[in-house]
Amino acid sequence: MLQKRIDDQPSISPEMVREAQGILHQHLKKVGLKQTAQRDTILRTFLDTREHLSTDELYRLVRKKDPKIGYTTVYRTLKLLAECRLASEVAFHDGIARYEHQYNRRSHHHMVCTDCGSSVEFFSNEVERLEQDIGRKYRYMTTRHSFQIYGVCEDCRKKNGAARVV
Amino acid sequence: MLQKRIDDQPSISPEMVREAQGILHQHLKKVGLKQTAQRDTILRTFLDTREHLSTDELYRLVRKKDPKIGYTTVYRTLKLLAECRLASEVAFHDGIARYEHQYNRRSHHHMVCTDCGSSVEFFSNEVERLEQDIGRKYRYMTTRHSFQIYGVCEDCRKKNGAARVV
DNA sequence: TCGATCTTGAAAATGAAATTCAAAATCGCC
DNA sequence: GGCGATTTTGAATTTCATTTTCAAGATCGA
Repeated sequence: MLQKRIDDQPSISPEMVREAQGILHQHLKKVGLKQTAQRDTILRTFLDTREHLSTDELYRLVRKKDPKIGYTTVYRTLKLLAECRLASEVAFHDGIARYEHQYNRRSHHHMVCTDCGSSVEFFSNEVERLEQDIGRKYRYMTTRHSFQIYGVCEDCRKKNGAARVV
Repeated sequence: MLQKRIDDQPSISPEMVREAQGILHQHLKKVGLKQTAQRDTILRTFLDTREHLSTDELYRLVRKKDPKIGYTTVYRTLKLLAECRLASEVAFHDGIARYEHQYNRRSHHHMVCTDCGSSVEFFSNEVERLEQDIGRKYRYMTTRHSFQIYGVCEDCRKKNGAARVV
């Protein structure tokens, strides 16, 4: 299930969007912040993707819905969403922070093509178990982990052929 | 085996340093670059650690041995070392690139305390096997992976007690 | 030794992330 | 509904690690 182009289909149902909005609103109230139209627009735009979005990419999408929303607001809202666990950062190690929505999704990991940047998601219970085991062993209270595999995907191998010498 | 303070003891033997230097020199020749005193000093300084060093941290250590060596040279040499696999980047996701020397060490992973930044190394064959399995399944030619666990270490939990609300 | 090529390192450039601040919006309260 | 304290917004600026530039110096094969 490659991540290449799936922008078109909305990823989650209207009820889920409403529920996510509820989670955000509850979080805002809890930490004494205010509900705004911008924050809702950004959340909805974010939920409506299945990509691993950088702040800039999300900003471009948000701008289509409301051109008056600025980059800074997207940046800050993304942090808010991460705070209430609606978004989580994914590390692709390309120097850019990326987020994906974590709403009703099984924990998963990524394999990233170092040539074209496309990625595959995969699942592994072993990794979850390992977090528990290692944490217990060294007496850490673990909160999360990060696991990525890097390589070159089949398409890129075909395209490049012998052009990989440099 | 905490990483907190082990700066003093040199981590590898003189023969190993020589061998590592051989690897670097061979790599330099292979890619048509030149052997320099700076590069050797930086390699030796780097090998003489067991920490996960940022470029800046290594620069400070190198400066003690030869104050004329500049940051840029350390930065570039670290990339060279990574090229010939004497160094490898470790991702602690704190916005700083860190390297550790990979000379004669088993592949390992890190568990990082998000409070104090200390880390524990651990080993897992499962993770290695997983890279193979997932790569085969999705037809990626895998080159490497990155696995970190985040949490709070015992010391920090004790220190902070109830001060973890904010 | 010569000279083509590479290296060095201070300085500048880059670029993502974070902060600033004045104008605008929110929301508890009456 | 409207007041007002507090928060938000977003353009602009700042920050900071990283990367590039470039002229002077070093390396190494012939």
